[in-house]
Amino acid sequence: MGKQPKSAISPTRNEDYPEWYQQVIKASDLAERSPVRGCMVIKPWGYALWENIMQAMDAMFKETGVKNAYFPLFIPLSFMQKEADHVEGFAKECAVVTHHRLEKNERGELVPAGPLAEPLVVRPTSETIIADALSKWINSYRDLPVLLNQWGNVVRWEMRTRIFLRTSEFLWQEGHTAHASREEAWERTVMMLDIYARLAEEYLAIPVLKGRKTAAERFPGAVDTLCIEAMMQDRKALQAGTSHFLGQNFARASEIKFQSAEEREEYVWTTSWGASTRLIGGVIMTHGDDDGIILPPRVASAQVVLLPIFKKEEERQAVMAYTDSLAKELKAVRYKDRPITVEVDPRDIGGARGWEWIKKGIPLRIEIGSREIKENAVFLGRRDKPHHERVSLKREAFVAEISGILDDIQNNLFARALSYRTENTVTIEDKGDFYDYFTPRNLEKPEIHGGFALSAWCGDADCEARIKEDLTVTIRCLPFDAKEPAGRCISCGKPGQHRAVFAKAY
RNA sequence: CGGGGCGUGGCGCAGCCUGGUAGCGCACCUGCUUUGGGAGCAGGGGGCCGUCAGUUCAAAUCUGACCGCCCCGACCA
Repeated sequence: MGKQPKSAISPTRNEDYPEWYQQVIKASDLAERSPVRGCMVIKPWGYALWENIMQAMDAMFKETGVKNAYFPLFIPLSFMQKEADHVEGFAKECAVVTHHRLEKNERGELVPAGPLAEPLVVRPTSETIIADALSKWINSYRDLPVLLNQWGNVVRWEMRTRIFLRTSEFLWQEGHTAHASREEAWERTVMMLDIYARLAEEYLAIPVLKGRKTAAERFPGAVDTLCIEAMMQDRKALQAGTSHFLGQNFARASEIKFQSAEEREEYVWTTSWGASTRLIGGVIMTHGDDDGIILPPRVASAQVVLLPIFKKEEERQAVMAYTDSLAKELKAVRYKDRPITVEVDPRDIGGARGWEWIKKGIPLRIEIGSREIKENAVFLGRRDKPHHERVSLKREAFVAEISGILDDIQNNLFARALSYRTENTVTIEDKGDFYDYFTPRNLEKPEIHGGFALSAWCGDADCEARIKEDLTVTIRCLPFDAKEPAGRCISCGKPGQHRAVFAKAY
């Protein structure tokens, strides 16, 4: 009593945001660090969230005609070398398998024996191996388009890792399509970006900006990279999904040719698009508060937890019966496109139980004791409201309204995130203001500062690079819906070509 | 790879300066009492103190090397 801190997570977001991120994940039971460098173990609570995200995305992909397939984890080194920019971009972060057998040495230690004839790269992405397959599958314009998606894991040996945001291995989906025309491929690139934006906004309650990457930020081997960018609560940007227009680059590299209706031999036009478990990091940093994470109802690992309370053994049976029947009743209700998921937690561990679920971010907590039985009611706590703000509802009313309550939370989370982004997005025309905006007052231990700056850019890569070097600020995207005219370049003062979103990024 | 911090039971830490073989809080287990809320009392289990080597009668404590982790930066979903 009284010795507990005011918030469940310490430090708070304002005290130390990176440390808060570590702590809030630990408390959430989503995942933990593994003994393998840079890799994470996704625990059941985290994996259920990922499954819901996958399910939502998968359904949207399939609606557009995409079919799932699976390609090998290993890519022959020679495949990686086919597209020059692609190798260049990924070479440094490739994990490579060079041996295939372990043997005991004289000291009894296991050592790799049997070197491979050709090293295998653990896929950092699958463009090259899929391109190789497409080159065999596609002969005629009648074979097009090919619309593929793969759910899997990839490995990128990053220098610095952060759980969910940048792990050496991560789970994702990568879509790969091939088309007969530039227009159709471009249309697909935009279509998939729209799906990511819908996923982020409608399911994850994360508002995103859609736009194009600059050449410096483009996917290696792409002609054009489109992205969605979200603002985290430390006002840094998180790239939450990308869709690439690959032109004919990979088609030329892997000889993906077809005969057109006009009887000409042509290269196909390809696209690729991906979103990863990084989205979970986005959910954590968009919605989490100083009491833990907050899961958006549409993708929450579970939506309601029932917490039976009984003082005496005599009450136990009645309370559990009421709880179980309510659980059954709730599971029969649908929220959006799936049945409501219910957890029952009968552990008799006092108030700690409620806090555990708050930290895990479950949208609704229902306490059930003899009082509820007597009044045929439920005692409801919402994760988007302060933990002490709980209300009693009639049982029938709750069951009838639960879908609406979940939707209300979903909408609240989105609205809250959107207003945070709006409050921290500014149009800046003056270079000095721009540098001030992105410079923390406390250089030793930077406070949360900056945000999204809408500023003009002349289009010169040098200006972009200078800003990155001076401030670690990058152009997150050239937004599709830029309202202001371009103005003068924030770096060199020459006439601007684009209105760009500048921010510090993950 | 550069800068900073740190490696002691599951988590957070003290002990290290002034060597003598391990302690606290939380968590965990048992019992009793409590109970609309992150309980109280009593008892209990769990650590050869990152690794290796050295100094010493004796090392968590001193010396050296190495390994790992976290934060900041470069690389990046």
